[in-house]
Amino acid sequence: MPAPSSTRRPSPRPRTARSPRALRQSQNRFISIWGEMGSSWGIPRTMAEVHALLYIVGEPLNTDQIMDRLSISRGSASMSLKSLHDWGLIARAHKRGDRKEYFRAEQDVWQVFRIITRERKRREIDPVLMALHECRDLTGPRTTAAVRHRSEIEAHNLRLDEMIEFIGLIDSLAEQFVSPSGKGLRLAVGLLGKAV
Amino acid sequence: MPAPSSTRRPSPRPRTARSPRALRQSQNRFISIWGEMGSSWGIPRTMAEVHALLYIVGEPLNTDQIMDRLSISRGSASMSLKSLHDWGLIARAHKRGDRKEYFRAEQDVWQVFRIITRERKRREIDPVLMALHECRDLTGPRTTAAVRHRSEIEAHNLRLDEMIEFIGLIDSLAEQFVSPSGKGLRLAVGLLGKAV
DNA sequence: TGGATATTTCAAAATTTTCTGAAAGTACTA
DNA sequence: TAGTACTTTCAGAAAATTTTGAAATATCCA
Repeated sequence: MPAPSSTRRPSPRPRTARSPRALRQSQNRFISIWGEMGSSWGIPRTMAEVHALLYIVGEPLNTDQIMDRLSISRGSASMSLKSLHDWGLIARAHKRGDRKEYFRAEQDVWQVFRIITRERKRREIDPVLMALHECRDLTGPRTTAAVRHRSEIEAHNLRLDEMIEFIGLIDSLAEQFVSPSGKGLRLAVGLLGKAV
Repeated sequence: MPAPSSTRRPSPRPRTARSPRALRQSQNRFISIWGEMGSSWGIPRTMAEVHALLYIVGEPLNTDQIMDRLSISRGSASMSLKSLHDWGLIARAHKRGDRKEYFRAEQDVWQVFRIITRERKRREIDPVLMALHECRDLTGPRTTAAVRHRSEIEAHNLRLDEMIEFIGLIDSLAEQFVSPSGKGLRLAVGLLGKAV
């Protein structure tokens, strides 16, 4: 018989299975660290914590287990899970004879960071690059500036061009890393390692 | 005679010198883009905008000019300038016969990103790495786990170790980039370019 | 040193972001 | 098709972050 469904359970005895104390502590610590890191990265703390929990526990959990373990509301859990699923960091899973939905985190660390990079590139780098190009076009080669402003505008364009070039570089690095093989960054890393 | 000092000036006619319309528009656009980008990066929008203004204008400005151009308060300008100075992204400058302090932005784009990387590494990566090591120690080799938990803990440790390894890698990449010559990333970039 | 200008600080206000929880929605089962 | 279990949504509440602006502080010059 399932526990009475409610929005926030009183958690009479939350843990699913007894784990050694040290393991539990280490998991909790990891969850805090990851939550902290996420929020300095612009990812909501709770979303990062849900991800951390699923990653570090290694096996699928359902929404109630997540709510209990992290002391968060059902709405918050649902929204975080949705975002994580949209990103591709977690997958749905099911258990026989249990109608609840379970969630399992991607376990390959490289893949995890590839996904995060893909998402951040898409949301943060690409739009900036596009906007910078539009911005650059405002003072494009066909400028009608009076002669006395010519060099001022040229200096401005130079500054913009350098910025665009650099961010373009970062963008293509990210693209390399994100691409299926992900060969690019591995290669770079190997070489850099030797260069140290 | 200087304008009457006040906390927020009514800006009777703010601009210092007339610039062609397109230049001004392009500057404004750049400032918005950079502010947006900064805030998706965890850098206060206003701080990023002040930096963008100083970078794109290319010459030193004083606090009043910055306040007027960005429509921000004196306190906000002062705090942003302090942070930017702490980071090393701007330097103080002075003009003959003017008691006001002027600020000039670093103009080398690579150096700008090196500074930003250094700061973010220091504030975001290094503490995470240290915390992860502490976390890992909680279930270190000398674990007293009962036999039936042994493999559970080993799996946990594996997950932590992979995460630590990856973040350590990012950390050393950042270190390479930040280091005086900054040779590392340039090299990597060159090689990646060929690898595409 | 005194008076003026310039800068910094910080408590409170404004804004932005995130979370809650009850209601609405969906899907399964009998 | 009705009833139950489960999930999602979203308006409002709460929390976190950022900005303001006036007072305090520092600096300059005669």
